[in-house]
Amino acid sequence: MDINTIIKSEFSKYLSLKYEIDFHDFEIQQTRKDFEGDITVVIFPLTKLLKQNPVKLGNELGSFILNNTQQVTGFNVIQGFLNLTISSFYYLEFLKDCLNEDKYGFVKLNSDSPLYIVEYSSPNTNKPLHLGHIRNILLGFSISKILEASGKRIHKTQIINDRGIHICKSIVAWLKFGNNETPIENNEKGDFFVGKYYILFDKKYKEEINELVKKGFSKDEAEKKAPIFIEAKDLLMKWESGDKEVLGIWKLMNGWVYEGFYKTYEDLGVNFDSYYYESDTYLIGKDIIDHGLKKKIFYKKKDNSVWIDLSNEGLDEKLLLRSDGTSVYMTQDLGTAYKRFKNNPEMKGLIYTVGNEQDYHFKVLFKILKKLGFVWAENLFHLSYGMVDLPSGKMKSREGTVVDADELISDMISNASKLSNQLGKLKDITYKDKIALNKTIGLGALKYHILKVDPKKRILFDPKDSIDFNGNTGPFIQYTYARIQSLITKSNFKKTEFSNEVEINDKEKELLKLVTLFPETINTSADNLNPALIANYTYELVKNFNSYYQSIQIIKVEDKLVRTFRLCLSFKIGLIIKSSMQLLGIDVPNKM
RNA sequence: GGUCGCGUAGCUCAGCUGGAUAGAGCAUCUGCCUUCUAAGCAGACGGUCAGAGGUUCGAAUCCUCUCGCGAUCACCA
Repeated sequence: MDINTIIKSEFSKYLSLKYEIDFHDFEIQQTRKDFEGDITVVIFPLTKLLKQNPVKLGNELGSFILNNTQQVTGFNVIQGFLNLTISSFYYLEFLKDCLNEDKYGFVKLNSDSPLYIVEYSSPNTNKPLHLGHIRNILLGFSISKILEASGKRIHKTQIINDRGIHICKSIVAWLKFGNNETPIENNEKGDFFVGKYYILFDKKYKEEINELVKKGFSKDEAEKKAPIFIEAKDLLMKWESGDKEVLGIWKLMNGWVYEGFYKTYEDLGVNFDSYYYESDTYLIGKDIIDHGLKKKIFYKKKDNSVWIDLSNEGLDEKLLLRSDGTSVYMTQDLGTAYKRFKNNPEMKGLIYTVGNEQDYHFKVLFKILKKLGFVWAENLFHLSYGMVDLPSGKMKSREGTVVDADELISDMISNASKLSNQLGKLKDITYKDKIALNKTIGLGALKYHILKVDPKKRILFDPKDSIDFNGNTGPFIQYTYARIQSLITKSNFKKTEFSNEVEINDKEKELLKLVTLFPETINTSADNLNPALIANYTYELVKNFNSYYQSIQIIKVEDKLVRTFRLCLSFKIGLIIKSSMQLLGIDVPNKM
């Protein structure tokens, strides 16, 4: 049993015997560094209930716990705070028990563990991925790992927006101006290749609009009348009607884009268990609309458009199907959710990693699914995150103001490489290991930089300021890990020689306390869908370890018991660093 | 205009389910490599927690209002 639980239950027992009250809601926190003690119980809430002086009550509870548990070895009361000193033995015992657990803090999964589906990335197939997608992908991948560690089976997926006018635009531009060139013969990455034509379309489109405006049309009219736009619309109609030729080109060009995406995913070190395509799910959405109409959850307006009225739930009326019977965003999302459930009947819930600009959309989607009566609709979550903005404002692919994902990744790697060389770190390493190490560090810096920020906050990214490698960064954590690995390989210590009969200092106790906090950190992080909590915890742990490392000796210390203890502690901290970085999707090197 | 989110040190961010004197990193300055990896450590400097009220033993944290920034309210996705 962990110490907080012990303290709570002892106090509850005491209060019910002495004062005949039923109280369990103790507030327990880490004692602040400026005070003596390890764990603090806040007494104030009790003073009101018992009408007692907080100091007197604190002393009373303090004496009681001191006399009745072996783990508590001292206490002091300041104002309404009862600070308890916990025996070093307790923490040493704790370390001993978890020393051999590789997966310390992770809940073991079995076939009864609830299955959740996590959706992330979900790109359009008309342009390469950019920094905004990177945030999405890193968050989705990381939260999948974190949820898994907290005891859920996870199925990672995405919805690819592979149909619609935006794709038709690239196709039209390629047909008109592409001269049948392909990314293969051009030696270009497929998503860039197609993105090029998307931008080209926009350029030509704007030119045509300008000409029409000169001829006296209003801007609105011109936008609808531009010939190239009409071509794209015609193409969409042909696509919807199943035109074989159009479908062929559509498949070909999407194929190029997917190859580009897969490469980027591979570089980022993320993966998916399945892929859903909007072109496969939007029709299912229409079936659901029919079903909802029959159940009178939705209604039809005179023009045949389908709506749901959520006005008595504080939301508006929402369109679900256009008057011409074609589907909208919501239609497709209903279909996708349903298809996922069909493919995974034991699905307990869904987590959508999507930007906060769609908060409203998901509120509505979740309400609709609940009204349709799906059991799993009780467990729908929107992992909503803030946009990544540039100093100039929002990123816009059509205007070329985006931070391209591939470019950023390769920049990070080459920065890591430059720095490694500067620091003279790569002397005794093979070329192959050098490449791998620079990738680990460069990506570590990038991923940590993004994941350490609370998801709901927006990130301002200035391409001029490169991402740091010092301070609260990925490489700092990786470096500490490498240090620990070096200790371990050099020392030849045996975990079996660990003894809990050893004197420990304040820094060691502090580190042990942090070790005990890892499991609950995983849980809060999972409950709040917030990987930043893992990042913060790890940073705290690593900072403390470095300070410790530089204040004492580990391998060289004379006393054998102390030496083994220090190595075991370092070893354990190394494991936790590795685990928590794994939860963030970040690799750790053995040397750097 | 309605709704939602954000506002903490020069900059980037922790802390937010109420707890003690608000914490880190970067930047600036001072020290520490003939001793286990200096991508490190020790320290200095830096604050009207946007502002005003309220709730209470106690508010950066909860409530109300104001200001600033952003998103959203489309037969776009």
